[in-house]
Amino acid sequence: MLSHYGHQQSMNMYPKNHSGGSGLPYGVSPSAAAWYINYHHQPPSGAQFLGDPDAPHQPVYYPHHMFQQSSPDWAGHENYSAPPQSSTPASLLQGVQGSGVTTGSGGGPSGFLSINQATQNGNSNNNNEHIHDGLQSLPSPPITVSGSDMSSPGAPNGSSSPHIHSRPTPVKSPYEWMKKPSYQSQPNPGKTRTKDKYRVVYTDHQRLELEKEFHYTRYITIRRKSELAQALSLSERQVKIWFQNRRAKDRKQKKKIDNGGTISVNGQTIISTSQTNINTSSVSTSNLSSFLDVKPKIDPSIHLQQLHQMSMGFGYDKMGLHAHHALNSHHLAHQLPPTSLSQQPTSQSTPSPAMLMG
DNA sequence: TTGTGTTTTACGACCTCC
DNA sequence: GGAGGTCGTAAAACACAA
Repeated sequence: MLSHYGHQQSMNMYPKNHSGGSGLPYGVSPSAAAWYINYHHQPPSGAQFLGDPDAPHQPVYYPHHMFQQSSPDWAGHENYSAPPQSSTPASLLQGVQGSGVTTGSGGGPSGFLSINQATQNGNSNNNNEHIHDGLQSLPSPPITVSGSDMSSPGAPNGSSSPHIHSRPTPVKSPYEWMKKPSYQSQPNPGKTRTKDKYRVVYTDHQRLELEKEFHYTRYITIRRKSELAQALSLSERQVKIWFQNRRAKDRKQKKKIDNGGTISVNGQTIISTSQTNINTSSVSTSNLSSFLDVKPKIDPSIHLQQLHQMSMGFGYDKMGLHAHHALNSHHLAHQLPPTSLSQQPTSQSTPSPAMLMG
């Protein structure tokens, strides 16, 4: 049987009702833009709005490069002692905090490294050492599923050094999920739907990067999918399905909100359908759900800037996850007037082929 | 510790589009 | 026909109250 995993995607895409006159390119996350403005108090410069050269009609907003560096206060809980060699964010970020890491090798696009570069350079930087922990042990070969005809490359496998980790001391923190050792660090990760393991649990790093990508755009381009898949050692299919599931989650949460649910942050109700000033139909649930999860894995108060810092904690953005966009992108500041920020794509919108062309 | 509810991967069915 | 879309669902992983 044909394995879905890892096979090349065709460039054949189809349009549906994409952003439809919102004025805001679909690929542009309004929330990201809004947060950007919150942080920078001015419209984004062209350098921060990057389009995909192969998708001229789908400017893509890539905020990964737009964040300022600051010391992440979410990292390194005192009560958490990550095991050595752990690839958990906390441990990574402890290193980051300690070393006062700076934005990727100089900050600009030139600072981006390809994965190969990043892994081959043997950079003594703490972060890169962590990168090696997380990524150099892969890509794992497709895992043939016993009793099934499917296979999956799965996530980075930890087979080279099975991490036996002690659970961190429970600390009530919105970032708990970032600190928990993931399944990936367990002896036998990477299998899907086997008798042994039904599914894998993505590493914190993988989830973080996927989440970040999702906050750029709910619909990933083919190219970005490929890049992400490679960078995260997932199959393109896994990335695709992750996005599908993520959108489903989004819709589900939007439904919740529309049904009169409320979203609270730090005990304060910030979104409620009873509030007339919140138009849930215009609030992209992608903006809300990821950061305002009912049961957030990422603290709702976290902004993209902090997400970025997290990833910097992983030393990941240095590795060229978004280098392509940094190097080959259009400026789209002119396409994103500040006034358009209030205009949101509908959560049901689906991308046009041009949008998804990678 | 255990029971229960929720979240996360992953899939199949079915759809539209090219 | 093959791509990715949604929708519904299975089951593992996880969270948490009792």
